Amino acid sequence: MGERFLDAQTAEISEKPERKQQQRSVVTQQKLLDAATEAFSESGFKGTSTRDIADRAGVHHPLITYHFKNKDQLWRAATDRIFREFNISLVKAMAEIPDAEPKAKAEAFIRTYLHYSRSQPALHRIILQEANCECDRMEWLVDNHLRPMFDEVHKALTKLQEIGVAPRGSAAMLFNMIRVCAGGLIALKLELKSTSDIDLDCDDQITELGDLIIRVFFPGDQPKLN
Amino acid sequence: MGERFLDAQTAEISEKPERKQQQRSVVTQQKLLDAATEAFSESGFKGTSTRDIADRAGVHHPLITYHFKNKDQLWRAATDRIFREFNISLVKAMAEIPDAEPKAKAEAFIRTYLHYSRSQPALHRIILQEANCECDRMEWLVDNHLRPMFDEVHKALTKLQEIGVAPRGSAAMLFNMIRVCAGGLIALKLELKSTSDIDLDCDDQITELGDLIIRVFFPGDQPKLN
DNA sequence: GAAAACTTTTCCAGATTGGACTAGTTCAAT
DNA sequence: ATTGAACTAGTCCAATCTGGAAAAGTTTTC
Repeated sequence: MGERFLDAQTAEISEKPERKQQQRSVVTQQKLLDAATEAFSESGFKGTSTRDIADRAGVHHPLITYHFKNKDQLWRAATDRIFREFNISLVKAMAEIPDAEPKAKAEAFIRTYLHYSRSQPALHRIILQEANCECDRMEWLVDNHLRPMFDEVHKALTKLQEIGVAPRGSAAMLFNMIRVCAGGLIALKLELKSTSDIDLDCDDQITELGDLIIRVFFPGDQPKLN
Repeated sequence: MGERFLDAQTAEISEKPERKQQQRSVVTQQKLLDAATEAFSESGFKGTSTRDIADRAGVHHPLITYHFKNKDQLWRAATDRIFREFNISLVKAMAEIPDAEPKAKAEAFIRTYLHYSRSQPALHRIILQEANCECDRMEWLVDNHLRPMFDEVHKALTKLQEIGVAPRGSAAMLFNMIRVCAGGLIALKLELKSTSDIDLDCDDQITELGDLIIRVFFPGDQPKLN
């Protein structure tokens, strides 16, 4: 029996990797992860049934049990993938900016966050869905992804405050303000289309939002008054 | 049979208001509205069952059918109450500020939004829950509450930009950024407690957040550099 | 060709879903 | 105080969803 479930956290080494995983199973898992990500971020964990997910993925529902053991593990695997993927984009983007330019690094962070969120709004939505109650999933999310990211960015932001680029005040609050201005607005994109004539599916407007966030939150060290 | 359901939108006059509503039914309705608000904002419309709501309210679940016809109407009634209540707070707060002080008006808006959101986080959470799909409820919310508010605030914000208090750029984006910095952060308060040591249930921190939002978004016209 | 990896199909028993219905209780108006 | 409407309690329903099991089929690896 297929006892090799995707373990989101630790890549445990099986004692006997007798046969390699087949390509079609990778495809099935990807389809399920995509569908799960979409469904969970739309309707939350409780509001999503495993049949919903299987239907979206165009796959028979017992395959969830086969590949992911249960709904909870599927949620973890889907969420983990999103955050890992984002982290990879982020690391790559940051690597291109020299450490000597902290403001450019902040800008890169914001633009990466915006672009990734646009292609994958679940990045912010999943957090919002789980932030409503103190459950195991929230705890897992905080420990595995949110706190590590926060710690990293918090340091960088404090530095920006010291050199007068970022406004004074609680760096923690500032970071979270920036975060919701990017991810939170994208999570609301359907509403913004109706109320505010803002289309965050459109490249220009994403760029404009990025510009605005940077100008508002990092007013220091700008080339004159524009 | 009790055919007088709460009509959220238009207070239609019944032909024969023969008997007045009994006090106990008002209590039941309030309990149900409170419970519904909480449940819907936590788990979304789909993720909330009428039994959940009735249990939270400490009431038998068929009373939902009796008082509100169905789950959908209950959602509308609960949401409508929140937005109306907020609007009342807002109008009251704004009335105290003279029109000649637009920046003070903006500050009052932000602080009112923050304080109301703290006592009733559903104000923002309900929007987030419904912003994930184009459904009737979102449309209703936009038409009845969100667009009217947006139009109002948009005008005021444009004015603030003209006098150099608010930053240049899309007023629509700016407004929504401010909105998520207030409501969106409060919606994330459980997460912020874990990741960032921010406790938005605490008066001081709400005030601090308000100060920060005002300082970041309305940097103009300040007393010197402090 | 054999066995493992994977998929399909079909079940299950228990719980939950929104909602309908009746019978009973409480209350306001007369 | 009695009458009938307003309200509540308690039961029931058909439909669906739940995690999970099992058996039989197909594809891939060895």
